[in-house]
Amino acid sequence: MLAFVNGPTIGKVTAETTPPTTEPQPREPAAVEPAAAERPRKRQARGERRIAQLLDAAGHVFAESGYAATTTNAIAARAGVSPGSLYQYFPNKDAIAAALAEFYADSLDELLAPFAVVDPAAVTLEEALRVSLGPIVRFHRENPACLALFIGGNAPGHVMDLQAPLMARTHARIAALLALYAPDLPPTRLETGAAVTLAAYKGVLPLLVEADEDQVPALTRELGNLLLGYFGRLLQP
Amino acid sequence: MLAFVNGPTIGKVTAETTPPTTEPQPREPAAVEPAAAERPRKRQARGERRIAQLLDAAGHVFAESGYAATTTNAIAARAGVSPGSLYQYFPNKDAIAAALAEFYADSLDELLAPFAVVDPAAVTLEEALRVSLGPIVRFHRENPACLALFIGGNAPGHVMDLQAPLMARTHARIAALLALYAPDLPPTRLETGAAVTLAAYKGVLPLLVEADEDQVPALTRELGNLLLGYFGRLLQP
DNA sequence: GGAGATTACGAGTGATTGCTCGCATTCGTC
DNA sequence: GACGAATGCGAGCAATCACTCGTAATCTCC
Repeated sequence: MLAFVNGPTIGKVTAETTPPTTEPQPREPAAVEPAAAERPRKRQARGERRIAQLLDAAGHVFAESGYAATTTNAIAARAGVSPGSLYQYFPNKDAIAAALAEFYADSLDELLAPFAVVDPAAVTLEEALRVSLGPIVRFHRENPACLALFIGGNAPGHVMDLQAPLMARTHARIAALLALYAPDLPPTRLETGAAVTLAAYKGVLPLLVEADEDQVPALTRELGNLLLGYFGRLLQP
Repeated sequence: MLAFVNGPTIGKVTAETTPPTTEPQPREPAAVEPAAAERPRKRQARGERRIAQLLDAAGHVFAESGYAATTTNAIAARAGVSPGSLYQYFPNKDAIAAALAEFYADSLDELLAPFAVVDPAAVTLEEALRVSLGPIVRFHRENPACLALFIGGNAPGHVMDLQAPLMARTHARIAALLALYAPDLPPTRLETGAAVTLAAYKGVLPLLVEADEDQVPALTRELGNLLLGYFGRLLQP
């Protein structure tokens, strides 16, 4: 189900999601192995599998109930594991959501990357959208917890730490794309336009995630139409 | 602040928001009293004022923290009232949200009503939107808890009971409007189009609620552009 | 096969929170 | 002013839930 259960991402899942308590020291070294504090904690294959099970279960439960209503015991039960085992791999509930969110943010960055290298002379906006929207939609349908954590506003601190920059990057990407295809647009309007585009896009995604499979192509096309229609209006009057 | 603190709506606030648990069988006839159950419970002016205070406070706290993270004690404290007093007027936390939601749903129904009587021969879609969007935006900015309860997905049962029909009515209104201005649109596409329109609209509203006051006119105009651009695309190809 | 680490368990703990209860105060009405 | 009803209080109850701890099974590597 969850595509990421096997992958290099998993390795650093528990690396340093710990501190809800602030750490006065250099607050960066997620995977850096800073000085001497963190023992590498050799993980057995069984442990890696458990982490994957737990994250997969968490994805399902978060998607069904949202972050706040999800209990750690429910995640453990769904993964077929005792609560104590869950806390062997994650320091707290936040860390579970943060591990998922990190994977989601990385995946979305990758899925949105194509927009950065579009050549307006060779490719129309319509073509670029038609190509890129499909995979994005598929990703969200395969990982519904992504919307549950990122869109459903009141996420915990560590998730917001990932979501806010992701949104900022996406906004910047849209703004850059707009600037490329509409060089004459005043900067103020470009910013506003990017914000509205992003908001509308985020609004329609839940529709696509909840829809029946056979409606997805039509809905994806309509999402493209929505964005293209707005872009058209941004250029003309 | 909250416009509804004085109004006829308040009267039935506590009328029957009680049962979260479904009662299929006459499980315990102790409290049955079927016909003559409801004593009118004469309310003093002081009580009405307290209800208004409590709902106003609840609106603020819900908007700030969302439903789940809001504690009844926080609402009571913000209203300058003890927890016990709160529970004199509302049977439980759900009922507070439901009372707010009922007012919100009624208000939105009223604000969306103009779309039902539009004459496509006399008024363009653009004009209709320009006129109606302003008040809707203003309402949401004055009542941010409306979005917090209705958009932020995981609301309690009684709120959903009001939200789902409201969304259905809004969807139907959009579909009717589309059918009016685009009589040739196939029914399937019309439904999809209405759903996408509603989703995009819901997506952009939070942007308008959080924006600075001076950006509101421009953003409102862009929301109109978004919808009009999509409508244009629905008609042409 | 044995030492040491990792994995697994699940009842229990402490904090939070929705909500209650007994009692005091104020209001409306005569 | 007196009586009942409505209002008001806030300590405390009961349930939930994130998280811990002591202990036992299982793995890795020699």
